[in-house]
Amino acid sequence: MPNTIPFLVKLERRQRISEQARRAFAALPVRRRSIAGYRDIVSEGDRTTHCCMVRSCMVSRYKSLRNGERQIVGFHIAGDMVDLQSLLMTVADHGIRTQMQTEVVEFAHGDLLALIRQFPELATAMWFDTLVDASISREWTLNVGRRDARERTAHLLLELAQRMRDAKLIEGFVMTLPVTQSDLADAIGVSPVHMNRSLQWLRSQGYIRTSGKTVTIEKPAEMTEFADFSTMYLHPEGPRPMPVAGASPALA
Amino acid sequence: MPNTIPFLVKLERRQRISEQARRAFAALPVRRRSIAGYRDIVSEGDRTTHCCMVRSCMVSRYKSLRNGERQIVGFHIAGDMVDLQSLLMTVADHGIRTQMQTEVVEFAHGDLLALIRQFPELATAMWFDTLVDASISREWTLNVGRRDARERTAHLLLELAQRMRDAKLIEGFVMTLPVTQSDLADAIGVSPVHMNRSLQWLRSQGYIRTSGKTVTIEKPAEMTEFADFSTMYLHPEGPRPMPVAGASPALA
DNA sequence: CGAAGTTTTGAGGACCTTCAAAAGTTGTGG
DNA sequence: CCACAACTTTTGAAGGTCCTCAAAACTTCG
Repeated sequence: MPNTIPFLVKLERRQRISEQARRAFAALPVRRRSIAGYRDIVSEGDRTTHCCMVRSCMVSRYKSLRNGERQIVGFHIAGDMVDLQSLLMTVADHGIRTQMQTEVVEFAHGDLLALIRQFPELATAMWFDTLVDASISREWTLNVGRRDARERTAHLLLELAQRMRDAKLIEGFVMTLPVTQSDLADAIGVSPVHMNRSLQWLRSQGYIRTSGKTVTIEKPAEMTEFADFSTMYLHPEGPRPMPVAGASPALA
Repeated sequence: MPNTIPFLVKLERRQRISEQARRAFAALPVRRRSIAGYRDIVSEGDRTTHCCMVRSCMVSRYKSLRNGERQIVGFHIAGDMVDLQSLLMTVADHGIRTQMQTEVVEFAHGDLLALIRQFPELATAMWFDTLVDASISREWTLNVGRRDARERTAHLLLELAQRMRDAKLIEGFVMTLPVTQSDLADAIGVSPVHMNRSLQWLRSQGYIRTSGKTVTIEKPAEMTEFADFSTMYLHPEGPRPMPVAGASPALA
């Protein structure tokens, strides 16, 4: 297995990908890079030439205010193609930043565009992937807009655990998050101090245990109930089954 | 012009659409419906068979909490294809609701899927449209997470005015919003009472004037400055220019 | 072992919420 | 065309969540 592409594995967990498409994807030229922590992969306003896949660690998507405050609008874990949207959008509306030293793989836009032109199944698979990102973004808006800090924190931790489990990065409910409490605060829209107090409360309830950057969710069921968390918005059902490639259009 | 499709007009403001694609789109069978106010077009969890284009008025996308609280995660105006994502996503992660009596046009999923299979240019145009929705959603997360109620309110009004202007629904800065202050409160994540006080403050500053459901933005420049509003996230630049259909793939 | 970053604690204050009621607006039927 | 009901907007007051500022305790890493 010379060229396993975690992102392709992710797509294949959702839908069948033809052998040809898989091989064409795996044959694309790539550039491997290792990026230090707290560095922008993409900055707001950038015009990029590549899409970036995370191989290790975690990156955050964020937007900034004039006064320097940041809102993290999403996290990406290993196997995610961050900034897949830059395939179609020439200018970045938000930044993407590493949390710590991160290994990434870059695909040229031109290569990916040619690939999806040749294999519509990959185009819809990628479109679906951006739709899941959009769904997560809506859930974050709900989270930030209508839940209090404790619920938001619990919800965020449950989402990350779920996604890491789906990606086979963890087995149970123990995860290592390469983030500070300030980062978590930026993700749920509270001050670092209040993030700290929210975590203390979750610990006091026995929902979580922390040790360094490792978070253990001790009572997944109770915490899911408390945070009103549901996996529905992650769309585990996958994309709509499509007529197989090469078949005639579904309807005349 | 027997069959002008506002959504198609919207797409064409962003990029060139071939004559064949345009005609195929216009030839699709549609079902016209008129829906009363405050009625769900799509409910959370629904499996739909159609995509819905708004012809008049305005609809809101929303998510609910157990306790009945709602968070509006986006508005759609005339010409928007709401729930375009349902083309690929079989189960709705959020509800879509009319604000008042609304005229809509329905396209069957099967028809649209066949259409985009035949015309990749339409597929990317629609993909881009869902990416703009996603970008708006991120901006809302920032809005709700990091701005205070006055700024949020101003930002929301500026976004709506901008989008209505882009869609040629209004000319200047006078718009009629088929929403109550409670709806606006649900959109920016505050209580109706505080929404009311935010609006009063915006009026007291001379930023806006209201009369019934009509809002006039009196000082667009100052209000844009105040709300830290920028059109960048609406992606006025449009999608990346693609090689013309039928040409060989961009790169070998 | 020291320096830098991160987490924790405390206290006062700002923003926003809730509850409750009054005032204003809209729509409907007599 | 008016009267009434239902809804929406506005006002006031008390209270809670979260913020800011500041400093101490704890970790991590060279």
